[in-house]
Amino acid sequence: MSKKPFYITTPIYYPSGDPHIGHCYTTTACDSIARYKRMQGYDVMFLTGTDEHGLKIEQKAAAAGVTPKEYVDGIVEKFKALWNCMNISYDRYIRTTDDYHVESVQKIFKELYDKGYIYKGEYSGKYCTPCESFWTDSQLDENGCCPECHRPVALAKEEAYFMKMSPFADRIEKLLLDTDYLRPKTRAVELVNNFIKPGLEDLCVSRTTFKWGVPVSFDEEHVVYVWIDALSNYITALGYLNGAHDDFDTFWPADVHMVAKDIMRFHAIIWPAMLMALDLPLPKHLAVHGWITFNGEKMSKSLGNVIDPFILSERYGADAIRYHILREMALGADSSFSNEIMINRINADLANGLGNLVSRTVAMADKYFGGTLPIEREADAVDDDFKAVILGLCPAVDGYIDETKIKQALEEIFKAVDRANKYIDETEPWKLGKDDSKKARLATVLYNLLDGIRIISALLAPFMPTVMPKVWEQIGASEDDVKYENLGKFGVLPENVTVHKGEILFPRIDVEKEIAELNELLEKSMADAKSKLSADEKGETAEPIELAPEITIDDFAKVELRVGKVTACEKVKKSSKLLCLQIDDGMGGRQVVSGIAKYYKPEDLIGRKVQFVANLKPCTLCGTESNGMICAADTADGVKVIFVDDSIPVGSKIR
RNA sequence: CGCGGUGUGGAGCAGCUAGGUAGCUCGUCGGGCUCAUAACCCGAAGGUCGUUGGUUCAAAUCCAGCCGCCGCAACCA
Repeated sequence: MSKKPFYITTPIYYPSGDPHIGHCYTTTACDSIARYKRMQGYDVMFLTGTDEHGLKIEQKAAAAGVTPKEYVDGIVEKFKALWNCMNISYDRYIRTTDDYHVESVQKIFKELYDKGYIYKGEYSGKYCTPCESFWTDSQLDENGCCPECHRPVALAKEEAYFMKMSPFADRIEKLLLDTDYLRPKTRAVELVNNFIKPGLEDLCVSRTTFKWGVPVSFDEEHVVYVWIDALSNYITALGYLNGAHDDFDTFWPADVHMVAKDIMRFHAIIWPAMLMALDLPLPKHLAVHGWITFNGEKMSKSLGNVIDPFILSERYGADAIRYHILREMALGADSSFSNEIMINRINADLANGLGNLVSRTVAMADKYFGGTLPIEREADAVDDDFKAVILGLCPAVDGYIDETKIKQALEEIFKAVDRANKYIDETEPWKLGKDDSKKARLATVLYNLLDGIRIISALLAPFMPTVMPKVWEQIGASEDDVKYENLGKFGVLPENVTVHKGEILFPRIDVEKEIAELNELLEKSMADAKSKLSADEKGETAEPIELAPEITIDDFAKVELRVGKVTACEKVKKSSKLLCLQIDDGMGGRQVVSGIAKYYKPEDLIGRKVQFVANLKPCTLCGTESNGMICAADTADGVKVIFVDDSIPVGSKIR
């Protein structure tokens, strides 16, 4: 009988910078599930990789003075080193620059075109000329300028290919609402309300503004834009429309795609639409998790460098880091990575709980029996409950893993660890050890503990693959003893099992001392990051600032700037960024809307004089009419309104 | 009136779908034990379950309103 297949994927990460602890999150979870499924006897394919195309990579490479490929090659090595360090057992690593992937993507694009799902159209949007890139409104910075260079953008059009989305809207809605594709399902309604109900917009799937990507085979001016290139990695890696692999029929559809919440939308809507267009089966589950927060703050690049996973695993071991991440992570919710939480968790669960349990059990077997248990037994009623808890473990964990509930699985296992520690107190083996007539009872107690540890540690091995084999060594378990088929039964260890006292599995960490040291490291790398950043900034400011095209005095005269006084101001309802100002302009007053709610409270502005553009075409924002525009400056600290000296009368013209 | 989530002892959470003594982990305090990594076991203190009102014999749980926080969408003249 051939093994059942199981296919699990991480997203392919974008190598525009070094990997950080955030990347470990998804990958470690997938690794644990992959290992668990392998243990259960599945034929597992665990895929990870990198999404290496796009404008940003092109620019980063140019800035570093290397080719895009050279640039990503370097970072991919770091990703692989991290996975090595975290003991990640991926079966395949896909790079979107791999030849076979490029080949497949071109074929997929062509197929969708031939089927009529892709058509040529025109893309219009805000375009930044120096950066040669389009930005969506939401990508623009707080001043409506280019998020990269902060220069103004202009409305522009370019030829582009689009993919029709509307034919799939109904099926996607059903997929999200009526199946358990999306986990957790709480976000399904949000997706449907925000994107599907208002009507799915066609998707722009090609670009002509950059070159670093997969060329459209039948139109070399165009490069395949992210969606079809990146998302299709899940099938090209199996050999879909290419000859590099031959696993598509075995492993597709995927059992689990695991992603962080920021890319949920693409995997919940665009990816299913692509598969529907290709007439392929849909993946079974999309598991969405939250972000790692650090001391309460959202993960960011600079913070990511602070919690360098290489340093952490060096200090505490990869397994401890894996455990902390997995134990804190709940589907859909953010999880905290403060040093204190992590150290306390390692101490409480791993050092005091599991580590100490193994240590005391093995030490007693050693002390009372010289390491090898005698075969005489004497059971007692108190054993039954302990055994029942241990025997219930495997089915419970199986269930949680099938639901991608890793946190709950670990909680369940550690309940058993607690139960085992309590069992020691109930049976008081140290007293039995002093009474020669109780040797059989003592051996029974220790055997039960060792066999319980056997099951616990075997179930933990997928999550902590480095340390658990050391446990097996200590409790005298053979490879066969910890096989999956032996985890549902008690009494598998040999009756005369021999233990081997070994090193401490998880050393207890001195919290205060450790946090002090970590903070020191943190400050140091913060300082490094800062000096690096300011060096970058210096480099940038050394470049001449590119000015807008020259204009004449007549051009300037077209803009009528005047002084006004803010008489009233309130937040625009339905908007987080807009303030609505009433301005005394000396001409009867006017209403102006301004996107400065983030930086000013209404009372900061009332009574103050500002300059405004008086002859700007009126428009309506979030349902509120705006007649003009307040002048403000962009600074590193955000937007600063240009206030006017109070002695200047209202209505004065500025030139 | 854009959509959704959330508010439970000091901290982090479960319980809410199918109302009926409010639970878990960490922390605090007291006790026990000594095999063990100053670990383990037991016990205690500590909660108007955001707020107001409603349904009910009975509401953390159902309904309505309000307040706070978070996310998504929209918006940035």
